[in-house]
Amino acid sequence: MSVAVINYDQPMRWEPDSRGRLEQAAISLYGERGFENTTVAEIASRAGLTERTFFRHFADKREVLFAGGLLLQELIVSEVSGAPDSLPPVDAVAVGLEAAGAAIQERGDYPRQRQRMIAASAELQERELIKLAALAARLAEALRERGVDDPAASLTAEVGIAVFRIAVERWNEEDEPGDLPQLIRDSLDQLRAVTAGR
Amino acid sequence: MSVAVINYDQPMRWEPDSRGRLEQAAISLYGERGFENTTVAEIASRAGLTERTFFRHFADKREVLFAGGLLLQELIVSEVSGAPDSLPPVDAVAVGLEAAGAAIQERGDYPRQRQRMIAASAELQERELIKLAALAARLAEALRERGVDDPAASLTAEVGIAVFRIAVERWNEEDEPGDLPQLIRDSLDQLRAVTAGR
DNA sequence: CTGCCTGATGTCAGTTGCTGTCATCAACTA
DNA sequence: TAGTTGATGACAGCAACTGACATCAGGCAG
Repeated sequence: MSVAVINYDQPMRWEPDSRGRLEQAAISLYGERGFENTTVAEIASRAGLTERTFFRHFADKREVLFAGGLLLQELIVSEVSGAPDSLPPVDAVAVGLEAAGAAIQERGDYPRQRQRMIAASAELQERELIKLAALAARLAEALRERGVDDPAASLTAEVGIAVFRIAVERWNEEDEPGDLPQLIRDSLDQLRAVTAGR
Repeated sequence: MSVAVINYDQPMRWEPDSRGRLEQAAISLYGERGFENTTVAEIASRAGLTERTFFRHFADKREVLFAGGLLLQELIVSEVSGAPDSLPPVDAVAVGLEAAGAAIQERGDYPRQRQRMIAASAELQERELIKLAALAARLAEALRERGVDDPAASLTAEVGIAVFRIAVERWNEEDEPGDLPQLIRDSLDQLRAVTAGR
């Protein structure tokens, strides 16, 4: 087994953390001129790399903004799996989503900037939606592992995501960022009120 | 006011219904080789037209499969708007979605083929999702016009779409196509059971 | 110490989706 | 009969992506 050694004195072949530099470059350019008005060549150039290298790190131009989503997904799923068995499915999902909300809030300004970028581009919205759909699928799986049967599991997951979406949307529209987990709880209550058969 | 006259004898400059021919060509090619493996040039060629003309009729390669969606959207919205005022929001939405389900069912095999194509391509799924999101937005608007306040309106619309998605998905997975409106009703009942906070 | 190997990057050529611009010309209109 | 219009073609060009091969610092085996 070998140990990674970082050499601080001798010149390396390349500057380190090219992926991180690409991410930074992309986000700042998207912020400056908008997503559609920046080319991958420009991103690569600002990062001191080539276009080809960009595509080695990110599947496509949009993916830069969604690379971090996996961690959030894992957080949510682990929270759902770890929730007490006594908790009904919707509430288990709520636990996961609130944890995600809290995590998002801790990241400062970036999530809201990012959300505004997405709102400004149909292409990015499409990507966001399919990521959320994937999350819903993972959520449904987690519910099935809790013993929830399948029509109910998918439905609960999908509806949970809908609640989450609306809460995040409202959170983004606020002038001053409010309490996201609280917004999620509120939305879920609203949902209950709305579906409660008359 | 002028009357459209169709000349059956004299040669026209172009074969009629180029848009329809493009649509047919695209759908059959997508079915034969899959969406990703067919180029717009091939579609245009099969339709006896040029690539440029394809893009005059359809905003992009995917849009061919979603062109008809507008009518369905209008159907749903008009059903919701026309539902008795006494009906609670969720049920008004249900009326619209069931009508859509019935309309889809009447179209024979095509909707299920189309759905299978979409399921086979991430790109198409993205488009599908954003179309459904647009539908949810229109639905929410229709609810607001019924006097439903906004957090509830968006939530109801979004959740209605989630129910619809799941029902259609299950319908597509069946060997023999079952009763879609019924599936929608069932899914909604499931939802009620699931959200009924104990 | 030497020489091979590996992995991250560069280079380059090519495909495809999509757009702008201008030309064409049958059918309609005045 | 002359002018206009609208659907199409022709063509050039950009940007997103992909495949194939070259490069070479750093690590590793001997």
